[in-house]
Amino acid sequence: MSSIKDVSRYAKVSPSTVSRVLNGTAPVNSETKKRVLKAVKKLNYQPNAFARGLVTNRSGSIGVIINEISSPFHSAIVQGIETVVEPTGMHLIVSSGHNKLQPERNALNFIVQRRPEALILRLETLSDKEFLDWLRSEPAQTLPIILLGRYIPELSKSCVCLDNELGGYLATKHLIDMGHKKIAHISGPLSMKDSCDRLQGYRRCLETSGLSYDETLVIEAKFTEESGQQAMQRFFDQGKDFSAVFIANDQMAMGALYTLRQLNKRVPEDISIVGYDDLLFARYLYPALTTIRQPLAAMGEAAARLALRALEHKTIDIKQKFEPELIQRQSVLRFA
Amino acid sequence: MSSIKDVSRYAKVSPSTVSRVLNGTAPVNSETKKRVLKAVKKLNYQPNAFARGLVTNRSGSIGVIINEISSPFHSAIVQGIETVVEPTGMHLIVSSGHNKLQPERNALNFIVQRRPEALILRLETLSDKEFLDWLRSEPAQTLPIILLGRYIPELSKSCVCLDNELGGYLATKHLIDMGHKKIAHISGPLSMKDSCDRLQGYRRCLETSGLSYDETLVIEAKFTEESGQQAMQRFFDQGKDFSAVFIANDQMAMGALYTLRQLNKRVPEDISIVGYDDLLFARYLYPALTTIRQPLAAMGEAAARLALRALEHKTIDIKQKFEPELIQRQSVLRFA
DNA sequence: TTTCTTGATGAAATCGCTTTCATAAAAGGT
DNA sequence: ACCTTTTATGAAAGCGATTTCATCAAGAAA
Repeated sequence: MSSIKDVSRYAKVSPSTVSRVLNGTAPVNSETKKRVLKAVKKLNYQPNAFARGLVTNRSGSIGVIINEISSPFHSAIVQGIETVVEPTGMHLIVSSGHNKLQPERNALNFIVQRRPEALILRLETLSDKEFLDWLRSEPAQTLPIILLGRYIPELSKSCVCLDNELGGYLATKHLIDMGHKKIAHISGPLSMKDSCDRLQGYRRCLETSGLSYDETLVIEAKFTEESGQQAMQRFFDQGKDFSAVFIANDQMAMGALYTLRQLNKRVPEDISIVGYDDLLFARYLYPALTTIRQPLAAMGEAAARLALRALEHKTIDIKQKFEPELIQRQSVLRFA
Repeated sequence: MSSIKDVSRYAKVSPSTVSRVLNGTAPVNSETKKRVLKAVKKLNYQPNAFARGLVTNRSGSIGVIINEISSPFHSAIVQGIETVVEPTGMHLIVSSGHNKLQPERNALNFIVQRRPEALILRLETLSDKEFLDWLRSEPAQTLPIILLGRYIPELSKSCVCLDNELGGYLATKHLIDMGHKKIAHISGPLSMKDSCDRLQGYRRCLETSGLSYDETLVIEAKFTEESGQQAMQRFFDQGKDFSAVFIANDQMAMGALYTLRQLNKRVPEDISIVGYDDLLFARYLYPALTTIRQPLAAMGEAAARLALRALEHKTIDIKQKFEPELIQRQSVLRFA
């Protein structure tokens, strides 16, 4: 693969001049410039980003850590990030944490070695303490770091998040307002903060509404379609009695809907359902899913803007706190 | 951020020794080794991937170009690629072509500058000719390149694809076998080869079955949920008469299902539907979508394996031709 | 004792760029 | 005509790693 030296030889100039032409960092005689450009085209020269990054100390990349690119939840976030980062000519280097501690640590080291200019992290398993320790260490000190979906007081200026406890509360409140008294819950993995918060919101709402919290009406699942399917099945296997379920994400809700159909339970006539996230498919399900909306793309955009802002040392005000919002569709019916 | 020099100073050895410890490329006295490792930990040293890549000429990355990470179709592919690449310690650098010519070209240059060790490309808009020209030029000559979803005879050894014409045929055949005579089609953008092939398969099936091809029963849409919604609406606005529709991807089928529900048309009693792709959500729709399955993750895996194989100059035989398969669910009914 | 391995280490070159510094020619000012 | 800018360019240093080559001590072989 040709280097700047090849180009300079071909154009009969020095490498410095080639660099100047390509970067426009200094005036170059227009004849010379033409020769250089011709050589570049002729040799199909593509500058080596490594060499350039090494000397300029700018990698042109932003590191992103999420659990799994392939989940609709995370790809919505990444898409938001991408829409603001791409126009700047920078690129994303995304690594998957797989919701496991060691992979998450690895992803972090891995990304740091690529010398991103900023970091957008959606950490699930790393504890606040370990993360703060890491923050105090060398690499993190100089790097703008944005936290997605986690709030750490020490970093309040760089957290983008949404009140999941409130979201859980709103979901449950809606069901109670619609007359439901026996409300089950399918939660995500309780190792994840989001799950706990939503469960907590559910619980608080029950209790402040004078309904008792019944832990046998709560099943911990895994945020996947299949686990939602199984959880719902389990409720019926156990002969539980309930008229509504708050399900901690739309993917599980989709699975649960499927099980209910198998079981010949009508939604919302027999069972009302509220999901969480408002992923794209939610409105297309049957019945269209009533859910708590998280503006994932917007949150991704906010995180990216925050990161870019930090790079430019500017201080534009960017929304960091997002509110969960109830989206009413067809999966909830007033309980008679 | 600390460099190998800082570590070497701290451990009172030369940079060479630090490098040797970290890479295990030469025997190092165990006392010395301990000192170095302590320094590494103390300084939180992370080697600069740029510098390393520059000298070793190995970037540890594989370039991927797809249209849009956030689409469930593409993220299924990426996920397949990731599952085989990640365990090797390499990483993906994915860039979006956005299904537009210039962005696709840019993505290509952009990625080449990052010096990936192999390329996995799902090109939509770049013509065969332009692509082959590019292949003949410098950067491509030395780089293993895998083509996903496109077959170019000159590159037959590195194409992973699926016969979309056959897929279109199978979908239509199923509807005809079920007694349907008036079969509409919602296609993807006809600028995309996949769309053309599926349309072509649809057409061939009609004609070989003694049904005439009626172009007013074909609407070109955009492979998005919303465009599927609109296309279906248009059929009814135009008062078209048909008992079944073959829809060129599941996302549009999902949109179309929605429109049909709005219109109080029952699926499959009034209208039968066959989709394409068999994305995860297809089985969860109501009615569960009969569709043509593309094993996207497996194709991604195959592409990745092919790329890695090329890197190691090994010759394991890897499946490159995938077959479309009809998955029967609930969205098709025998036409009385 | 002398020579030959072997093991452990450091010095220095190198990868492909950018950037500073130096220099020479051309242009401008008096 | 002389000095000062300005413009255009090249030489060389340096980014942070790896790797080759050289060195040196210590133990083995003769």
